[in-house]
Amino acid sequence: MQQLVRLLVLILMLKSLAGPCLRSCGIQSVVYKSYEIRVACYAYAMEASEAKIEGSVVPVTNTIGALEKEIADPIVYQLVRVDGNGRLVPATEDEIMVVEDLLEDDECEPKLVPDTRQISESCKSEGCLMEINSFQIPEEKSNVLVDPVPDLGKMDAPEKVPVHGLAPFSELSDIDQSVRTEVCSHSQDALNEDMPSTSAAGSSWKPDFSKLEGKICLDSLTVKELQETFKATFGRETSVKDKQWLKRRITMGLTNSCDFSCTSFIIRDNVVVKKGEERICHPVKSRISADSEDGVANSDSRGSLGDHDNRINDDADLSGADVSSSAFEGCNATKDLYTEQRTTKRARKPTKRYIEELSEIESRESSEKLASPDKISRYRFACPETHMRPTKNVRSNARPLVTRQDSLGGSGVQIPFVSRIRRSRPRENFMPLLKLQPSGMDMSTRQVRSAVDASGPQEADKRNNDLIKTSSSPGWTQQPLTAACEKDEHFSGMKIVELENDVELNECSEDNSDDNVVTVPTQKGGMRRKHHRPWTINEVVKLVEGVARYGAGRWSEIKRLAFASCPYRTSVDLKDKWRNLLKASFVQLPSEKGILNSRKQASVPIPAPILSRVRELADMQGQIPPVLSIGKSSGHSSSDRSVHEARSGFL
DNA sequence: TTTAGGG
DNA sequence: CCCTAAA
Repeated sequence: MQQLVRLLVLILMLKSLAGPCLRSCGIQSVVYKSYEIRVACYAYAMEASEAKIEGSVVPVTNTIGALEKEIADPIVYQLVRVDGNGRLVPATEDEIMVVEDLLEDDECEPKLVPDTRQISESCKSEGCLMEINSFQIPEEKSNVLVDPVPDLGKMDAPEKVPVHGLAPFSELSDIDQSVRTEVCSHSQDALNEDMPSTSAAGSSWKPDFSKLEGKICLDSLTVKELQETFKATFGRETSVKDKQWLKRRITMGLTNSCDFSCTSFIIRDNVVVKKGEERICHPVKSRISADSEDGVANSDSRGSLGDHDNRINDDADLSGADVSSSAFEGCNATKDLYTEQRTTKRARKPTKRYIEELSEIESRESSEKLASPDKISRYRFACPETHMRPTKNVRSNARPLVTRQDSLGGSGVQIPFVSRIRRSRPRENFMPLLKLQPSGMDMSTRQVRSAVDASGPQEADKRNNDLIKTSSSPGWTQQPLTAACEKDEHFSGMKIVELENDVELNECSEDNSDDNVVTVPTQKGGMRRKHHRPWTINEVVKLVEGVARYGAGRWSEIKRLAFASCPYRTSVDLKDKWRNLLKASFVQLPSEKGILNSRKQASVPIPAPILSRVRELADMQGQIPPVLSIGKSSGHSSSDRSVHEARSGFL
């Protein structure tokens, strides 16, 4: 039986930024290894008072009440896991890694399944009550049409269902391109909804949720009514006749729009219930004002972002309409992205690689003043607690923003910045950190530390050891680790094998001390040996004998026959070592004992006899370098070589 | 894939 | 030890 691991991507955001932010968030489920991982989006706002943060950190604070305040602050992505008790627990690094990978491969991964069902559950975390949208999905892929439909009969939606004239939209895949659920419609009648520029229906559609009142009992609706409801909800016409599907999609649209704490409704037992006052979701005008008043020159982050948002969303989606926005947009955006991921022709959710690369580019563009933008961009998200990043228009004193806007296919997509490096294990409890805003210095320090940890050999080795020796880590978190280490020759009991054999084989007996040898992932994804593994006398002897037996140049043969038990020595390594030995032999032969003499060398010198043998072999095989052979080939005796090259004569 | 050589 | 051209 598969262990169920639910992962939530926490998105902390302003309601004014909600739209583009959540747009980039998908709802997915995937089977990874033996775990089913479900990724959902969750959004909530932060306390305005705590939102004034300098630097790149934004606290994750409590939610619901803060929505009423005008917050102009960035967004933070947070990955948490919902444990069995419904509590939010920080996602471990491995979880984050997995999710990142999932998000990265969302388009080609066949197992990636868009979420189809959803339930709601409230989670308490650090005394912070949050409404979590928990998505559950069956194993089958894309069984949207047959998935059980939530009990819609009890659905109590405040919306009414207007029917909008809209050019026929054939593809159901586009349905929720723009989910428009105006829960707080009373105060937002004039709200303009995002419309993807790619919409065949044109960009002038605007949902009219002002007429949405009372309850909706989808069960009692006919197919046609459902289609109309669908259209009203999503702004698209649909030709789908499947009632279940329609109900489900509509419900999802409503749910996704409502079930965030930024709205006044939550979904409980498949029923939309009012959670707070409608005034919570009042329109936010900050963006407009910021945009119009401050314009491009606005250096305020809020203005910058608003500018950005408007540029993408409004320009693309709205035809000259006003630009009021609300948290709903953000909630809806979840749906948007979800759909986008399923559609092929539409704006696609950028892959992680794309995000990273663009992020770096933008980082350079926007923060040239920073000493090392590249580095910063890579380290910025090293800390799993908060992930923030300035957007393009940030000025020197601007507050950094967390996401950046990208126009993919014309529809604004807020792309979260993602760390390129793998983080070390995150804090067990990050909530306090998020609440108590750490200083920028603290943050950067921790980020750097994390970055170091990510590449540090000790850290990795420690983890490897843990992997081998103990099974104390929580079960599934080891899975990715193991997978990551699969290619390493030293894992998976390699040491044990060697310990058993090295005595009788008298080979590679120094393997016990190779603790610092570890493979580290390369940028290209390959594995690279991080630390130098000293050549032992044993290995050198084997090498020399191998050369004597098979001839220099037959490195593969030597490797296969003489170094079979030393998997870490590749043929290239043998070749390199031989090259060094060759060099050393000719250097040291003139004064063999000089080397052995008290020279303060860091490593043990290669015994002179070995070097002599090396030189002999080289001579036999015509490997004597011409530059050396001139002075030495005739007479094997003495010829002075510069001592500074004698380094190669050491192990 | 292996080899040779430069970095 | 890494990378890569060349075989």
